[in-house]
Amino acid sequence: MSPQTPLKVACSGCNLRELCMPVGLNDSEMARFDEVVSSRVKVRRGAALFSAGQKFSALYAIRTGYFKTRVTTTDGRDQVTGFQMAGEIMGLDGIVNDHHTCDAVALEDAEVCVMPFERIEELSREFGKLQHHMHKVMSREIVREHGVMLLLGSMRAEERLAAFLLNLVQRLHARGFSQSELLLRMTREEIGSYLGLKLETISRTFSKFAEDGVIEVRQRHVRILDTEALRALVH
Amino acid sequence: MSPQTPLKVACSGCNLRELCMPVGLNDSEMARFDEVVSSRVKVRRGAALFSAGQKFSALYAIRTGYFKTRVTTTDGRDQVTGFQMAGEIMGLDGIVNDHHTCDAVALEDAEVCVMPFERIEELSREFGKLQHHMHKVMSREIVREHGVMLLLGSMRAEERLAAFLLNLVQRLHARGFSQSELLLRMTREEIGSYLGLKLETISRTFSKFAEDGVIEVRQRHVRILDTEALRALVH
DNA sequence: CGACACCTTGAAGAGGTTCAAGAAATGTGG
DNA sequence: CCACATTTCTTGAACCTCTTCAAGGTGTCG
Repeated sequence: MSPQTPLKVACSGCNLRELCMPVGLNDSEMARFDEVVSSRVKVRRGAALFSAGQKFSALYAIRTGYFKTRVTTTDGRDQVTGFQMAGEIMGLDGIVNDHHTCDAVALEDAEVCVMPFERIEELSREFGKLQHHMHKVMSREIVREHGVMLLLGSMRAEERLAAFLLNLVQRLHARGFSQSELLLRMTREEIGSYLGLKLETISRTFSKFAEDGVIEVRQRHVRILDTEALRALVH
Repeated sequence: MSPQTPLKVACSGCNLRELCMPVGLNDSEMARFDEVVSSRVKVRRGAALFSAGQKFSALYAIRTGYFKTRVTTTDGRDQVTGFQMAGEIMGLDGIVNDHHTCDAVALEDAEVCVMPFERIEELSREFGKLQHHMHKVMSREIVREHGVMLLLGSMRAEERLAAFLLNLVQRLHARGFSQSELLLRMTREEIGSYLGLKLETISRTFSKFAEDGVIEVRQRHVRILDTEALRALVH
């Protein structure tokens, strides 16, 4: 973690508010929501925003940049549990034992909004919309992980990678980016870890998709040529 | 779902309260906590407490019996996402979209406490300990799923089954049962679905563990002879 | 007691891993 | 700005784990 000049900024003026905040707030509600963010912090590429074992104190909303979260076993094995992008929340793992159980590592220089959890709880007690929003955020994470379990438990390599790509473009599209073009922020190895495959398998599967004319790959630049073919692959 | 005679009972008198409720409540706090449970419902073996697509209205705490939760794809594939036992909470998946996204099926005749979610949210706003408890319950589920992802993403069959058995006995032990003896409530196929393996692999791996003198298996009755060997297998 | 669900075991096969080598990109220091 | 080191990616070949298919056994419940 590389804390920089804390900078107080309002959610109400943030262009990501549709992602972070509940919809349909009026101005006074918006103002109260602003209070949950105490500061912003910059994180350099490769640095950890938080790490397993660290004391939990806050949730983090990504303003810019991308992260991966990963869990690590005592014997050194690790598993990427997710890739997070602008507007997504990190740190929920830390609530239950007051310590984080995973690492959040920036895949590129990033900036996050710090939301002290005590303050979230305080405000949630007065402000039902924030309370329900928090519940939804956590529930969404649980449902997302169900999807990953399904992927890891029952899909084959091609299906996993197709599902992964579709999920990425869908989230990028929701943020105003192209539906067909994407720049991967993570290595083949990181994708492999997330999908329960080896980096060679990721590479080979990319090559196969390219041969089949489903995508175009140049390093980390991927263009989806045939979305329907990818969808068909998933089931 | 097979709703039976709703029966109002107090958490304060429940022998599972250490599992369901925050610890260290005084009597008046306990009394308020009681209010979250509206009724109890019996569920017959094989029946679903709730199913994917159903409107979400409540969380459920298991009083007796065992459940599995599973997600299903459009093309019929399904994945067991967890096995739940007494004192554990189900239904968190439904919060985010107001509809359930998985099924909860009783593995044997069961009884659950119904906790209407609106009431939980209301009481949470007045009662910080309940609020924090709910946050911990959700966070615990997220962390549990991280563990499953690690298992599915990076472990081999023997490691997965060893981890599964250790997790089961550990949870049973916390409920006062033996550390070494357990009665599986689920089929080999269900275990396989949970662990991302086929039922034949589960069967073979059980047989191998038995040959190696690590466990004793007679149908669904499993006795762990060498816990350390199982632990060693996991890493 | 018979039907049905569940479990075990074998043999063959497929999908993904491992090991290895080289190519392409990226970063670093002079 | 170029040479060099490092990281990342690709591809091939052999191997291994788990799956698939198949058959028979065991237990359970009406």
